[in-house]
Amino acid sequence: MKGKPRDRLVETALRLFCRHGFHATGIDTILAEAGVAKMTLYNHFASKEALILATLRRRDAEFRGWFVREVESRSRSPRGRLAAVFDVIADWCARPGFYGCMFINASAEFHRRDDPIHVVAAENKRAVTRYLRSLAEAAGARDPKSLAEQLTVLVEGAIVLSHVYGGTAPVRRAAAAARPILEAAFGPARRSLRTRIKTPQTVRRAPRKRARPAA
Amino acid sequence: MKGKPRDRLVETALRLFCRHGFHATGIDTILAEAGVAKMTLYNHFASKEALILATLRRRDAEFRGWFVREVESRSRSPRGRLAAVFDVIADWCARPGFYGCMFINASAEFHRRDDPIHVVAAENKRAVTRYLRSLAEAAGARDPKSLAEQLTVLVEGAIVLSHVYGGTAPVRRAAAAARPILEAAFGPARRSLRTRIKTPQTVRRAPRKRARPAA
DNA sequence: AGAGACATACCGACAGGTCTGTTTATCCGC
DNA sequence: GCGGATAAACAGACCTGTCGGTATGTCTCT
Repeated sequence: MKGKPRDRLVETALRLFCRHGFHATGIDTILAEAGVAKMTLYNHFASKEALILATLRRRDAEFRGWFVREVESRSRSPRGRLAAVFDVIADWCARPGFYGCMFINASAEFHRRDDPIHVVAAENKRAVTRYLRSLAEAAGARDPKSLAEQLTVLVEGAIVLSHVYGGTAPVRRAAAAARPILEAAFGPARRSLRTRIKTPQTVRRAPRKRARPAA
Repeated sequence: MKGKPRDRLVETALRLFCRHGFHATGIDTILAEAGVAKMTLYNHFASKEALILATLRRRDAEFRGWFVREVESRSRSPRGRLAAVFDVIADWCARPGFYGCMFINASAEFHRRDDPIHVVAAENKRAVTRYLRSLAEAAGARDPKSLAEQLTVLVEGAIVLSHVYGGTAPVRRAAAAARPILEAAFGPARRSLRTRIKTPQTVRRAPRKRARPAA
């Protein structure tokens, strides 16, 4: 086994929680798969909930880092980056092991709004919106806050429906829906990205070598 | 206890599943709360999963019936009804006991796409889209299918974010995002509903006497 | 020597599900 | 209208497996 036990735990838990859900994944399964003793887990984490929180935070950092990198590698202009958001989401949803957004799933399983797990999940969504807002501001949108929140609604809807149905059709619908919104926020697009063309092939572009979050 | 045991079971399960989730709700809890013997449950349902499926189907019928009734009570024109969709969603999300969409939560907890529970949840989403499409067709939209799917993305995103954050702000954002989409599909709105006004008060209108789904 | 990871046995609680036996309600021939 | 048959719902003990979490003791690295 490579790496420190704590890291192995979080990585294994991340994978299993994504694949099977939080309640459905028992501690013993995680321990066996990570090759870690039970007492080692409880030396690092107070409880299963603490482990869940740690994996969510890890996933948050990992996902957002990846997301921002992806978006910013596809366009240099803030305006273009806003449009590219849906391409990145489409690539994500098209992955073979795509089991939906871990944070949405977490807030679905722990859906009391004051549950610490729910709170962490919400923080991820807020952070994504903040990022979109910073893009909108850089792009000179008329109302960056409103634009970012509207795009967030589209993104979340696209993720949920992609998960429920499979495939990336909902993401393309979201991209199509975003177009008039972006145009209203900026005036007509000067040069919009491949979101313009709606054939499926354009969504999954040439393979790119990039680190990708686990699910 | 009133009603047949089977109905009591489904109703109680519906309530508890909505409130605490599927995995987190044990059958003993359901039995105790419904006042039903264990063997009675297993005479009616083969397993807990069968009970979950039954509650989902019940919820599907109940919710869609309510939704259509609400939408159609708010406007007589198909165009107006499409705009009213977000008002109905806002009212729903503003309920005190709102714990998100049961079907989204179900597909989050049982997220293998071939899981029977996931399949039933997906069917609900498809049915809602079909309804929106029928409205779009009746309203003479340019591309009813596309319009319905775009609106569905907005609706799902609004529901998820309302659940994650609490409050109906995301629904208002979704309604705002829908406006240019609807205008593009029909030409400028002739008379749009209260979605036009964005102050919070307008979303929660005067209390109305109507059957409402449990959560 | 001491810290940390190891393995394993163990704990009470509860999961979903089965079995037994009793009570209650419904229906039918009389 | 009534008595008995039949089916359904009842209560509750019981099963195996697993849950999250603890305790004990050994081994392996600095």
